[in-house]
Amino acid sequence: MRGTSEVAQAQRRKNVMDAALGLAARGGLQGLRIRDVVARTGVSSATIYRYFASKEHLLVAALAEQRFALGQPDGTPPDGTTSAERVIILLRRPTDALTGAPRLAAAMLQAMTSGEPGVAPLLAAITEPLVAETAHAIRPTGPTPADHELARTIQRVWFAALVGWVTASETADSINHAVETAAHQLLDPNPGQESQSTSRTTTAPRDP
Amino acid sequence: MRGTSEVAQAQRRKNVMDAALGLAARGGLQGLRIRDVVARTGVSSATIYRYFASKEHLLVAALAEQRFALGQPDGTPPDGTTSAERVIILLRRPTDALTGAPRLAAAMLQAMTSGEPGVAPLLAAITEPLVAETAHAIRPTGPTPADHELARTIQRVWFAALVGWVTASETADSINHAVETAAHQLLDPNPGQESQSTSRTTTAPRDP
DNA sequence: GGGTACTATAAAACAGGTTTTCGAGTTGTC
DNA sequence: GACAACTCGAAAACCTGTTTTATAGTACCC
Repeated sequence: MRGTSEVAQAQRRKNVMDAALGLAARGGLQGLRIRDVVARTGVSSATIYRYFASKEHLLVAALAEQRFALGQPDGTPPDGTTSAERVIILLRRPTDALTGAPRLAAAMLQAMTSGEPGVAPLLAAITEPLVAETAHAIRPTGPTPADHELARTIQRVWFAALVGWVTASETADSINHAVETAAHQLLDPNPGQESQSTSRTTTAPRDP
Repeated sequence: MRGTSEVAQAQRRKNVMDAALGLAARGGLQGLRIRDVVARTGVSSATIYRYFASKEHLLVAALAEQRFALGQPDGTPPDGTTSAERVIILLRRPTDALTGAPRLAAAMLQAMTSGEPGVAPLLAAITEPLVAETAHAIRPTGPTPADHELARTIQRVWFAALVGWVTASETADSINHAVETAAHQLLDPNPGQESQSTSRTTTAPRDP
């Protein structure tokens, strides 16, 4: 590389991403102002835009790089006797991480759905590991393709619940409720009894 | 009302919303420029902002007012022998409506997740009727509370699939795939045989 | 008809993201 | 050391959403 040192460049990059995370954590996507990033890091806006295509891209890149959404995926297989339980336990951690930093979570979701240039390639990096872990939680002995499909469906429910929480200002608890409901619906072999806080009600045959 | 006629006001409002829809259909949320709305309608920006809190609010209001996302909910109960089939058929119509107008669909989803002032109250108006119809498709004889929960889960899957389509530039077919998969996972009583185009694979007991 | 209370318009102003321009540094090569 | 190729920073410019200000217009009430 010519013109500057690679380490200095990496350092600048990291400083910019750190500042972005800090600002977004305080004020959401709105509070993440490029001017402030410039002020905090001494990196000029022209340079920032050489690294990142948009401020959304900057934020998502920062999140992807520190695996924020995953809430430290320590790889420990969650305990729990049923797949539903394990899935619920697994997702509780990232859910708490997100609801614990509401502005950052909102900023992240807005950035992810903004359609801004640069974000699309990073989405898989954030989403896919969690899908894989979910599949593993469903069947610790080695998930089948069908388990992966189930995991993906659960991920979608989780994502939609997060969006609902951010936009429609639902309670953070509604996320867990949505995940628990879906996990039971998808994974419980024989419904009929109350379990967890899920509002599972009387069941009747669905196809008369 | 004082200062202006109610009908003139309603006319202005409608013109603005129509212009917004037209512009968003051509160029997405980016292509919906307030300046252009002003140029097309002769309504000043100050007036537009008296009616709508933000351009996202304007778009969502326009969509909500014409029930766009529902693809004309003619209320006809979908035919199909199983609940899964009926749900799949029901959602195909709005999915086609959205994928048929990709820029507008993208704009709609971005606006819905933007967190801008004004949009939140309108979301339910767009979402809830479709949930109700889905529940009705699950059990035409009168959905139970559990059916409503299933419908809501399916809605979440559908929504997440739409977002994935818009952001990660997946193929439009992936939306139908996601819905079909989820419908079978959630509603098919006895899995094991291939049906539809779903990639349902070999099944093994999940809780050893 | 005249006053009152609105509402709409036009134009300017403001804000923040993004781009451009230009001058200066920094690195690699000879 | 000198040149080439590249990167960075500072400042201005640009674009577009949003707000403000001043002015004009319209409906209701008397």
